[in-house]
Order: sequence, then C-alpha cells, then structure tokens
Amino acid sequence: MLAFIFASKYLHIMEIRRDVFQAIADPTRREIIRLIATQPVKINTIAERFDVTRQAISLHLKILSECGLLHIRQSGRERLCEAKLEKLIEVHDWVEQYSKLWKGRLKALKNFVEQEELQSKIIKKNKRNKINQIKKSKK
Amino acid sequence: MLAFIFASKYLHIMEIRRDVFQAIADPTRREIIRLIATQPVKINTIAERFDVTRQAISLHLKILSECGLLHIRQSGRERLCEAKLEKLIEVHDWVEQYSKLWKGRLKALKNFVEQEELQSKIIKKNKRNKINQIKKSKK
DNA sequence: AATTTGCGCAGGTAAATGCTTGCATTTATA
DNA sequence: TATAAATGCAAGCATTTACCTGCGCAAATT
Repeated sequence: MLAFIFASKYLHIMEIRRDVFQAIADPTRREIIRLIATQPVKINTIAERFDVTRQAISLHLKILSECGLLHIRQSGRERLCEAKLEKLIEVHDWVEQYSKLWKGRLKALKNFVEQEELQSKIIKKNKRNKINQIKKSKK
Repeated sequence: MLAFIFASKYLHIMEIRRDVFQAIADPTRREIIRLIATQPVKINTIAERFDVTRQAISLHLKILSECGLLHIRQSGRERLCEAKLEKLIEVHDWVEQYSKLWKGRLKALKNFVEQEELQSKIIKKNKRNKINQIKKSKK
C-alpha cells in the first residue's frame, strides 16, 4: 500500500515517459502506424507524407521505436520502419477489461428501458380502463 | 487529397487537443478511470487516493470530462464522477483494426517456424545418416 | 450566525512536447 | 572521386502539461 502511494507520487518522475499509451496519444504517430501497418516503409517516404520536417518525423519514429511499436532496420543507406503491432496488446487488454463493464451496463440499460416500456404500457392500459369506466359511469 | 494535406498540416492546431487517446495517455487518469469504473465516486474521495493536490486531480477530471470519458453530477455540495466507459469504444475500434493484422502475422510466423523446424529435422536426419554412413565405411 | 466542508478559479513554475534550422556522417552513383 | 541521397545529432523556441499555492464561494453542520 505504501509502495503504491510512493509509486503514484513519483510515477511521473520514475516512469520512462514512453509507454504505448503515450505513444499512440499523438495523431501524427497514429497516422505513421497506419502507414507502416501492412508493409515496412522507408523513413523518407514516411516523412514525405506529412507536412512537417523529416527531423520531426524522425523524432516520432524514435518515440514509437523506444516503446516497441516499431523496429528500424538498416538496409544500405536506407532505414526501413516495420510496425510491431503486437505491442498494441497492452492497449487492447486495458480497454478489454472495461469493455466488459460497459457492455454489461448497456445490457442492463436495455433491460431497464424494456421494463420501463412494459410498465408504461401497463399504466397506459390501466389509465385507458379508468377512462372507459368514467365514460361508462357518465352514461 | 488537398483537404487531407491541409488537415494533416494543421491537425495540431485545429484539433481540440482533448481526444480519448490523449486522455488515457496519462497513468494518473487511467488510475482515476479504474477507481470510478464500477461506481460513481466523489471528487474529494478520488483526490484522497492520490498524493497530488485536489486541484491537480480536478484538472485530470476536467480533461476526462471534456473528452467524454466521465460525467460529473452535482449532488448538493458534492460532485459525483461517473465513468462513461463507452467512450473507450473509439480506442477499442482503433486497436481492433490492427489486432486482425498482428494476429494474422503471428499465425503466419507460427507456420513459418513450424516449417523451419520440419526442415531442420530433415537436415539433421540427413546429417545423421551421413555420419552413420561414414562410421560404417570406417569399419 | 459562525464554521466547516467541498469544490472552482487564477496565477505561477518546471518539465515535457513538438517543431524548427543548421551541420555532420555514411552510402550509393555519375 | 566528387556529388547526391538518406539519415542522425544538437541547439533553440513556443506551447502544453502537470503540478503547486492562495483565494473565494456556496452548501451543510454546529
């Protein structure tokens, strides 16, 4: 428990601020992942697709590489960037634990709404009966 | 196409820098989500669980709220934070499109490794036969 | 009515992020 | 061998982030 408090206090200092969640937070980096998802691509080719300098893209690639989302392979004077999509399992698993919760809730909500509808129908029916009774008694 | 280039150029200016990916990038915010995932919790109760000030936590809650991951409900002088986990669908779907790719690759890799093993066995077998032949001829 | 509790808001700081320009280095190629 | 191409590295800058302290205000509690 103490360790937990300690860890949470110094998390922003201790932790290498390069986890997968951090890496995919940036839209440019997500776009890079999309580009290299199916086949390895040269650094320059990636850079050409964006309107920022090659250096800026290089930095993004470094971040992605540092957190294990891609691997850079030297090939002559070129460098090929290959996606390591398995690293996304971390994110997948994290979301998955909550998807169970929200799916459960949606189901519960659906049941609730259906129950409400049923109740509302019964009330309406009773109301109609009462109105009919009043009408009858007026006659 | 032009629109895409334009969009990608000004993405970091145009975009409200508060998307779900950005929100879950911070470990403190992920921990907050964990705390309120199953039931609504008061702001102060959340803040007590961390070693930073209430104000810092309040800011995190604001960010989570702005991107739709939680809803703050006033209840007298208290404020209850309720998780809106459905918002994680965005992340879920994004990861899912790549999970298909990485699963496919792992399968391909498995096949490749199995093939390699088979090849290696055949080679070893051939080698063994040769050695035996040599041994035989020596005798 | 006075105090406590639960919060928001404003202003300030240090570090991180995202980008730039300029220069060095290695490897193909004319 | 000179040159072009593909890249890395370093220094600098604006913006954002993740904190902090201090203050104010309204709803409960005493």
